[in-house]
Amino acid sequence: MARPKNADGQRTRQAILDAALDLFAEKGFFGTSLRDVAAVVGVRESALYNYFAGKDALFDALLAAHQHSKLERLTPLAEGPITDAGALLQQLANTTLEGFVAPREQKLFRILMSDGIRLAKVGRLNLAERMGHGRQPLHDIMRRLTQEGWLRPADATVLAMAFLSPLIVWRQLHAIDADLPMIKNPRAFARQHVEQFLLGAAASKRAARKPSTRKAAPARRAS
Amino acid sequence: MARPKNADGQRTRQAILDAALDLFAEKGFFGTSLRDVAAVVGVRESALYNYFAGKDALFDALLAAHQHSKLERLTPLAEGPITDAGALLQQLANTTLEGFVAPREQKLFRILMSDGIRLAKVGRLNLAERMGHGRQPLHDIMRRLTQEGWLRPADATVLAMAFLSPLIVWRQLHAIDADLPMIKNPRAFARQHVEQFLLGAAASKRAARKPSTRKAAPARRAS
DNA sequence: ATCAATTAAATGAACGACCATTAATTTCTT
DNA sequence: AAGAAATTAATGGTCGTTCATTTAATTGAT
Repeated sequence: MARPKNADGQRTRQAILDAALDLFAEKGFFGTSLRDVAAVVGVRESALYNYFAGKDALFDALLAAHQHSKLERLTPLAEGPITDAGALLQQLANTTLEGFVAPREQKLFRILMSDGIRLAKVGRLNLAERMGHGRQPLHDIMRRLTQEGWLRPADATVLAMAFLSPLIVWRQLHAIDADLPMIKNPRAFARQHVEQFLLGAAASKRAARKPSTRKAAPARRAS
Repeated sequence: MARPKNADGQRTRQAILDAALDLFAEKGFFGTSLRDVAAVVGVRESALYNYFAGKDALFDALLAAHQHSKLERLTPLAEGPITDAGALLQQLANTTLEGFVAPREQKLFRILMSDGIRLAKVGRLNLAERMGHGRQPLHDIMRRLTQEGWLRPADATVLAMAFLSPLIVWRQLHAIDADLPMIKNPRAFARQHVEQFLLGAAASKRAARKPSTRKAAPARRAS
């Protein structure tokens, strides 16, 4: 009764996508019924079928609407000439972490984390490919930094893992418990992480075989 | 018709737990029906209620049966006196990665990853607490290594993140696509990872501010 | 050792509730 | 009037759970 005055259905189509993103993130794909989605939009569930062929298709469309990888957009950072590798990596870490806390990115990450494996065969969702797309640009950056002598010669895969993994784990911790101390300020964590990545953990140049001094080690920055 | 001859029901109780672990890992908690579980055991679904109060209780019992944290069992590694920090960390990384590929550990990890967030309020599942239990011993090890001068003075949290995160991400990659090159041999990855953790990535001691030599940097081990 | 009483274990049927999907119909806009 | 968009209604299916009943093993008294 009394259809409001929608005029263009594209508005409701977007509303459906928004509601689905929220509900899938909160209760999971399988825990969310189309009734729930329709209720948030303010519509009966059968109306959804005017816009999407079914639940799977809705999920697929949700992916299509957010298929921009943050990491890919970071590639241009390493396009020009490199004058300061430390600053470049710092900016890379900052932008990555800040992209991770963007609300939409968080919700989509949560959905892919929980339901991604089971839905791997639905539409355009290919998890391995998706992760590969994210890895490639970082590998290129690491390889270039190594070739130009900024980083010690090491396997680009290992370098990329060492650089990106703490950021990824940070994101997961953020998704589970946003009240952890290290989660509070991304900038501080990013700074310490890049420092650790570049300097390493060994106290002496001999890589922790035998301690030169028993208790000391030059306390340059005990952050 | 003709109840086999089971004698003790503890046998079937374990069979139910095993079937649930397999099915939950494969199709998810919400994607698995008690009918499926019962079918694997070779029993009607109503028989399950002789052993578990319901589906949630079954999941809870599954957790109780696997509540030993691999990481906690690694603590004794750092109990005695430390004669070689590098070797200690190497052993830590090896054992961790090898624990990660144990079949039961993998399945439980998969379940917790996908359904853990939605089931956080069921029984004894407290994700934050569970992750905290895993973190604490590693923090202690890092703090001790720092205090004894093996590692440079840095925040134990950052050190623990730098050391553990690549191992965790490695596990996740393993769960998604076990055919990736770096996934094939855990030992090789663990060795390179510990080397990277200790040495860091900077080519010179000046931490990648300005490259000393344009292309070179002492190529000690270009693995 | 035998046989009835007891108990553990599993069964089959039924329940109420949801779910995704489809079809026929109505309402609103242009 | 035409067509888009939403509605009501119904279909077929699955799920977790409950319950009364049946079957098989164990027990205990004789």
